Amino acid sequence: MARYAIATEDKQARREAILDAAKTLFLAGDGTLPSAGDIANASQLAKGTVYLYFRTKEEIFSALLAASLLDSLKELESVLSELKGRRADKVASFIASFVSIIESRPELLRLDAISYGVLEKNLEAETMLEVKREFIIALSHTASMIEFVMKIAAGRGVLLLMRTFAMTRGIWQASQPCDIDLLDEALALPVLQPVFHTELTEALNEYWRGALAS
Amino acid sequence: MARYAIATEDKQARREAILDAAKTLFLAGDGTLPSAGDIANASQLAKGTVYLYFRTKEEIFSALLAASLLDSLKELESVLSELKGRRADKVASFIASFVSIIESRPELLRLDAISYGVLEKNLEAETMLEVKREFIIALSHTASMIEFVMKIAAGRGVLLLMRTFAMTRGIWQASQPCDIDLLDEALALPVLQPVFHTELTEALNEYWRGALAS
Amino acid sequence: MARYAIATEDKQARREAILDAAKTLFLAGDGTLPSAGDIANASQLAKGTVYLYFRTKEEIFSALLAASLLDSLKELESVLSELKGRRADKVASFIASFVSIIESRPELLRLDAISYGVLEKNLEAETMLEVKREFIIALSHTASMIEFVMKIAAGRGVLLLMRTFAMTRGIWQASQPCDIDLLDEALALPVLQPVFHTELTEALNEYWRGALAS
Amino acid sequence: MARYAIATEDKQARREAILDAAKTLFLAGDGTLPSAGDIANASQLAKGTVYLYFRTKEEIFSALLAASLLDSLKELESVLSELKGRRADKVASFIASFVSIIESRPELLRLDAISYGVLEKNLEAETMLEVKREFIIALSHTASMIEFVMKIAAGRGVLLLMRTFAMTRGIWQASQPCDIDLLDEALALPVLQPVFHTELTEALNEYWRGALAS
DNA sequence: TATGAATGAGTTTTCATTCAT
DNA sequence: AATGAATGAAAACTCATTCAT
Repeated sequence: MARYAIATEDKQARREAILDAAKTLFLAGDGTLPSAGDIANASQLAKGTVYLYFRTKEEIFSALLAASLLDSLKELESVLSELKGRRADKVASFIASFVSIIESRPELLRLDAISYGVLEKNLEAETMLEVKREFIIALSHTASMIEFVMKIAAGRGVLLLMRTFAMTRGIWQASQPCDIDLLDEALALPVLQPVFHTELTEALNEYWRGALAS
Repeated sequence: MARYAIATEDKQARREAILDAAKTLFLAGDGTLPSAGDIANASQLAKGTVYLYFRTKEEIFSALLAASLLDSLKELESVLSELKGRRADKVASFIASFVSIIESRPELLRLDAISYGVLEKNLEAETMLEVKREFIIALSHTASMIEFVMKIAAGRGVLLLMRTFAMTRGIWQASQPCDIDLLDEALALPVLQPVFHTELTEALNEYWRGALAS
Repeated sequence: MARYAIATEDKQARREAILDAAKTLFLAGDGTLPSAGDIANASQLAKGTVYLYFRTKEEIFSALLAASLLDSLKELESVLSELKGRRADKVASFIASFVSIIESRPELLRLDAISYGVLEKNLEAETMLEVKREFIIALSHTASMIEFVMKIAAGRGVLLLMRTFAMTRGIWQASQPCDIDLLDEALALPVLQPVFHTELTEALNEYWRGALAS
Repeated sequence: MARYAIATEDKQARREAILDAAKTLFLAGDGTLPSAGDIANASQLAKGTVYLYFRTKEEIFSALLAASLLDSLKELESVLSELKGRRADKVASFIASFVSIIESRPELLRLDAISYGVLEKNLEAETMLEVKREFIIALSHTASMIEFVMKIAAGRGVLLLMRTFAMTRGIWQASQPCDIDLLDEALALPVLQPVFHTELTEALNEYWRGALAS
């Protein structure tokens, strides 16, 4: 890694190395963004080098979040393209896959949860815009597929998808365990510490049922 | 306000003064918790005095969040007790009121959005537990009313309420405008910067319709 | 303790209570002076009350140190008055008693060790002088007894006593264990972590032998 | 000094600069450790830079103390190697030199006096151990020379040296003038404010005479 | 390009002491 | 005399970012 990265592909590889290190560190950590120094160490690069590839620390994680989001959408599309059967079955299938996809990317919701208030600060306006733009395009594309596959009116797909993400975000935050296990009997109500997988699946099924009811 | 807060009521008043200052500062700010020093200044108190009433800065905002939440629930109950007509009407009415209540407390969702990752750290375990416990009790109470008023099976109320909050959280975050107004035509798609009020109302209606469909 | 102390003896008792609390706290602690608040709590008094009896926190510990010192001297005199036999025996006996006396007052050397650099600051000039004056008088008295009992030239007693204290101070500090027990084989040399009692006894015996050699 | 200290020697120089500044400030001060900010200013460096060279403020002074101590021992050895004549003369000479050496390093005893209670706290266990280990080795070496030069039984040298230091420490503390010059006639007794040089010389002579008396 | 040395702003909390009651 | 509410100074250390090499 200490050699000069001159070819475009080498540069790309170095970027990836930084992103990987950042992701690993973030997931291993306590929800706080790891320090730039730690990321540099973990990437086997000098601190200054990191700043050759990203303008700010937040940009790293913003990129990570964007990548996760786009990957999820891509995977979702691949799922969508395989759906068969009646609409109700497709929807159930879709939701099940959606939940799996989300769960297979733990960094996604953890980053999303702090994106307001942490990531959004210290982020160049341009960068954020760029990310949003990319996301919109990808989202629209997936939404179109949903409309097509589920036979939904044009324009509804994007709403359904956004609200699906919204519910996901909200339920994820509610599912986070306290650091402490002093949960006494009152807290034993599983309601307040729901199991993410189950809870999200149910909630999304309810939501889609309502959204598709004419 | 008495120069020296000796009577219990004076102490309470001073506590409120701090909370008020904190809320004002937070709402005026950029989503970051205002510094303890600023809160002290705004409350016309010395820095040390603030720490006589709250053990840490986070405790202040935790208290603020809890109060907002509990007040919302109380207001919600008052709404519930007035609902008349067929269930569908009651639901629509309830949702409309819910959205209004939420919007009338701007600090609620802003604090909630950073509660994971900022408030939860630096908060005594006990304090957090106490807050959660109170919240659970209040939530259960409101949930019971919902079950009663909407004629919903026992145990479903709390789920509906939790998911309602989840959707709210998620949509709020999606509705936050970027700091910048560089929104170009691509972002003009209102989808990604939805108007909170409208978007939430629709989403909740869809959700409740699905949830109540047998 | 909450009642008013009007009689002089009551005041004295309250003073003692504070001193006791301070001593207990100091000995239980980590070598730092306990906070004024803790002392007040431990004495069952309000913080303000403590300051009715002592002008500064340091004054409390200064008084404690002075009392310990004076008591030690008094006890030493009582030992001196009992000494019998040849001078060499008297000296050995005296040293043995001295070491015991010192060891029976753990606060003495602990306070003495921080007296330079902690106690001396934040102490009214007058107070410090007063303490020193008292100490000089007591020391001179004891020194006279030493001269008389040991048949030492006038004026030598005070020097011997001062140097005895000096050696004691120095050896005590050398005998303090590190907080850590990571002492590896190199540190196993007991020389550097001598056992206070033994080491002091030996050192003082050597010193006195030399001092008394004509 | 190079703007950027990249060469090892430049780094060493910067370290020295910090130590020098710290020493100067400490000696000019009131016995308290100067603040990290002040040290940085005096070294013409930024606060953060100081922390690139030392992990904590205490580490700076610990290094200073260690250096002083080791230098003293080295100088002492050089003195020892020159001693000539009968043992009694060697001892007297040695003591005289010892006192001079100690006096030529005013920071040594001042730091030593606060080492218990200030330096020992806030100091990494490892660091402290390392310092102690180095000191032990140097001390043992000097002790061997003493044994050789003075023809003392093996193992006695280290004891004599330790006790010499102990006496030095103790007498130094007793020799410290009050901040105030309100010394009235009672305190005029030079006993309690002895002149360090004279007092230490006498005391050490007495001690060594006793220690070497068979 | 890569490095890593240098920078310095930024903030919570403690606690001795005072003084209104 | 007693209380305890109020004060506000004081300081170590981190870490994102820059820039000399």
